[in-house]
Amino acid sequence: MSDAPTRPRGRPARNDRPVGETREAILAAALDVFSRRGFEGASLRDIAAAAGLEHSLVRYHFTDKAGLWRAAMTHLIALMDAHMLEGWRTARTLPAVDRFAMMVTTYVRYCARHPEHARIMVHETMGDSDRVTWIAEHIIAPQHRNLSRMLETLMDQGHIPRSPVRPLIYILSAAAQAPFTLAGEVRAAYGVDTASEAEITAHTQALLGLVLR
Amino acid sequence: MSDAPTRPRGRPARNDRPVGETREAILAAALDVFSRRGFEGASLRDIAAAAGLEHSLVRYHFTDKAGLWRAAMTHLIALMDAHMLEGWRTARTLPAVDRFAMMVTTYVRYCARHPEHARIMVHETMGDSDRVTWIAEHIIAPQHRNLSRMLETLMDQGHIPRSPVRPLIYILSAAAQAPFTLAGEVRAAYGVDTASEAEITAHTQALLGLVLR
DNA sequence: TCCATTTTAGTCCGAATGGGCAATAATGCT
DNA sequence: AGCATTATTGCCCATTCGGACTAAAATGGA
Repeated sequence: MSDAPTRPRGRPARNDRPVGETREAILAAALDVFSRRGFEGASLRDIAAAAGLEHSLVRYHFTDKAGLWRAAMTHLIALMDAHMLEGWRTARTLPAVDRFAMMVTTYVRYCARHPEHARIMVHETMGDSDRVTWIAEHIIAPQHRNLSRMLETLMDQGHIPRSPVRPLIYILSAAAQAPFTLAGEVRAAYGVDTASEAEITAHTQALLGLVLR
Repeated sequence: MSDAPTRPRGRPARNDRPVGETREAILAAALDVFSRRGFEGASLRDIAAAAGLEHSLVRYHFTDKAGLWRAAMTHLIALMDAHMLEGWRTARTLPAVDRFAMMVTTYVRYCARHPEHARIMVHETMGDSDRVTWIAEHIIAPQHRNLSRMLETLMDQGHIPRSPVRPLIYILSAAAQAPFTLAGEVRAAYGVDTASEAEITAHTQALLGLVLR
């Protein structure tokens, strides 16, 4: 096995990627592949290939598959915070109902732009892996704290029927995510692209029309 | 329903499982594993082990991994039809609003008892595999046909705000499924078992209270 | 009784997986 | 200029995967 035209071992092709971008590219690819295949189903080689790299490079940057998963989740939280903050800036001065409507609108748009998010939640929320605990603590808890405060206010003001908060939170979040999480189903069943601007506003209208009346 | 003496043919399993049960056991295991790992992530060996068998036996009964998947889906549809039919029998004579409430109640209970269903939808509804097409045709289309008829009636009678039907369908289905699809998340974040009787009725109440008012 | 059929287990294979590791090119510090 | 660090590739490993194939055990029909 000696003779082959042994190509140089080291670091040959440094194509055009600016150095700092590699990590980011891997994280984006990881979110995509993890959301489509789940943790066990996702392969480091697929993720690397999606970013145009060799799989060992993923391990160099993130050590482990588990390490990559945690880094990708942290990245996802940052994306969500950045998106939601923008809506919050214009919403914070509004009266409670309009603030709620604004935040729902913002969240629906986030779901449309990052369907990976809800998909990963469904994937990882089973069994009793450490990943469920991590998600519950770092993503669910803060999110629900905000939402339940808003919902209590809306119930006090009589805009939505009084009801235990936790069921309501899950109803609203799932309703907001649905058409984007299931985008492939909608495409296959109706031939419609739910990520389009028209579909996003139609969905937002339907949801707000149902909840606030 | 096998009575004692007539053992069906074939080599007995090491664990002397009644022969007719093998297929059913594999299908149940397949639904469970497929829902937790997705199609690619699920291994025939895991499914076989969950049913207490060797992986070759799965291939004997269902030929292919794809064949097993289709058989499991057909089985799932039968389970759903059986469950929903029971609700429909008592609901069909009721006035539209109560019929709707009864069907929602029945569906929520189905989601609680078969969380695999919604999880599989999320898993398989991505990419453009043939499985998406199969699901859209065999599960989504008939389901939505029924639901949209009911919703149109409710809108005509002014019980829910007029709105395009498709967004509404996704809002309602996702809302009904959410706490059970995400059961692990709820357990990790709140320490609550959403499959319990109390949680099922609480969720049903919250959903109906939000939609019908 | 003997043989075809049915149902099970066991074995082997090529491909893919997560991980370990050495080689090497680029960069930056002194 | 020299050297440590960083970023990258290629290759190796044991394990597991889907699948193909074979062996065996039990039954029923001839």
